[in-house]
Amino acid sequence: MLKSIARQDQLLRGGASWLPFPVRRSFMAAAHPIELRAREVLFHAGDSGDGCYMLRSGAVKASVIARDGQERLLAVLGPGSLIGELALIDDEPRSATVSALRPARLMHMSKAVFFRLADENPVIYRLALRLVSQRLRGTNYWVVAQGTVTVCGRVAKAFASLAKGLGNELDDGRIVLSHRVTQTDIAAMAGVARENASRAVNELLREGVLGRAKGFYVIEKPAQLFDMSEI
Amino acid sequence: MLKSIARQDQLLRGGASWLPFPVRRSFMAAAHPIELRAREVLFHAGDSGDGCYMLRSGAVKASVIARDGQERLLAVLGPGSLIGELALIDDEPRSATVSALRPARLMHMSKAVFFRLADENPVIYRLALRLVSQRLRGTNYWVVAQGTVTVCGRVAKAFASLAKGLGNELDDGRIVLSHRVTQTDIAAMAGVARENASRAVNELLREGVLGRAKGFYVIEKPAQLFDMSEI
DNA sequence: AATGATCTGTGATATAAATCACAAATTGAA
DNA sequence: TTCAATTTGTGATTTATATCACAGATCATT
Repeated sequence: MLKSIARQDQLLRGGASWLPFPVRRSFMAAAHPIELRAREVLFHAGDSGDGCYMLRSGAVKASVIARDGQERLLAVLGPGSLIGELALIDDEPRSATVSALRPARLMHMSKAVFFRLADENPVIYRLALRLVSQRLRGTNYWVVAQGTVTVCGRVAKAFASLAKGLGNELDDGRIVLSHRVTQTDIAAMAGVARENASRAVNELLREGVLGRAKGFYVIEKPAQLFDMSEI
Repeated sequence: MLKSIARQDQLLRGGASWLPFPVRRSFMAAAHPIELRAREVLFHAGDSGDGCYMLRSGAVKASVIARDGQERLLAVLGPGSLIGELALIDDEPRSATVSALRPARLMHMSKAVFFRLADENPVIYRLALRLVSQRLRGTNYWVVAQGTVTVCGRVAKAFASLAKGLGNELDDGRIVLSHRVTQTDIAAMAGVARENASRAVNELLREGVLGRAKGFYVIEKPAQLFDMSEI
């Protein structure tokens, strides 16, 4: 039995904030800025890519298109997130397509610079390892959840994931998603049909776990939501 | 569309062999040996764990037990595999239970020693990063496959995964699994019901993609099998 | 404010996969 | 070799989810 995702969530938060300040400074100095318009693609799955990106503002999604044309969302990411670190590390093609959900500003760092910085500053290696490990933990959860959890649980899990990437915690503990998310997106994250995502969302709304304020979803009871998405 | 898993497979092979010899030597010198009897558990999910292990001989499985008691196999690993690297890196509890499928010999390395060695030899960081990244790529595939691929494809994927962990490639390109695997195991890897795994396996046998030699499965047409498990 | 485009909700139906219920085959231990 | 335990195979049935077919709501743009 695995432990609470709430704990895991907490650890995954923070994005860039975990970078010690001096390291972050040299990181920024060595990287250069990129701007994306809404819907613009940063890179496609299969591209050979150099380096990684850090999201400074805006929101992006990482997705893959399956054989049958179905799009599956792997993550929705907010400011502070590191993007494209896999290809940076293992020289393989990009494993997913990343595109902007709304206008976004990023920093790009080339592979050569990354490894130069990291060799000077092994703490960067440790941080990168930690980041990738946590992502791996996350996808391991997904793999298991996928097979054992029902549609409603998977939708709850999608919201937990969205909260991680886009969530703004209010004083009273509720979490507002800082971006309009459609049920099609939720379905693509949960790996279920759009119509069934709709039914599940309504069930969560009815139960009061979830709320909706003028198009923006609000997680009213985070603890309960996280619990529902547990495997 | 993602690229051939065959390629990915090739990259994931090799286990410990990728360690440069001097590094490997100091690694071995700093680690100490452990023996497991068949079915013995190395660690349980949720344990707080120190350090990581390298499998020298035998075979182990990594699994998680879901809420409802269902066991889900994440991987079956053969000699050369690194085990328990997540908890090593991020200080979180073990994310899966690892147990021996047959008698196994491992080397254990404590966290302190690992980081001391790695700080002396940053190439170790690079190798660890690469390893974790490749595992992450693999589970990303699974997440997508899970939602888009049919039972037979998921079973094919399970065999592809087994081939990676336990496969012995023959001169003619066929791959023999060096361990007796039950259909229950295959079902637990594919995330499907045992009965349906049975039906899928028979379909693969009928198509000649798979063979069975006195209880051991043989992948007769690896290319075709890998293709079937593509997302 | 009008209007086309996109989302959302919800019944009815179809379908893949799980579950149930066994019998047959295989394995492994005495 | 025998016999219990495990594994495998396969039909029948049930169930969860996808799919289809829309109508209504909401959103963005002029």
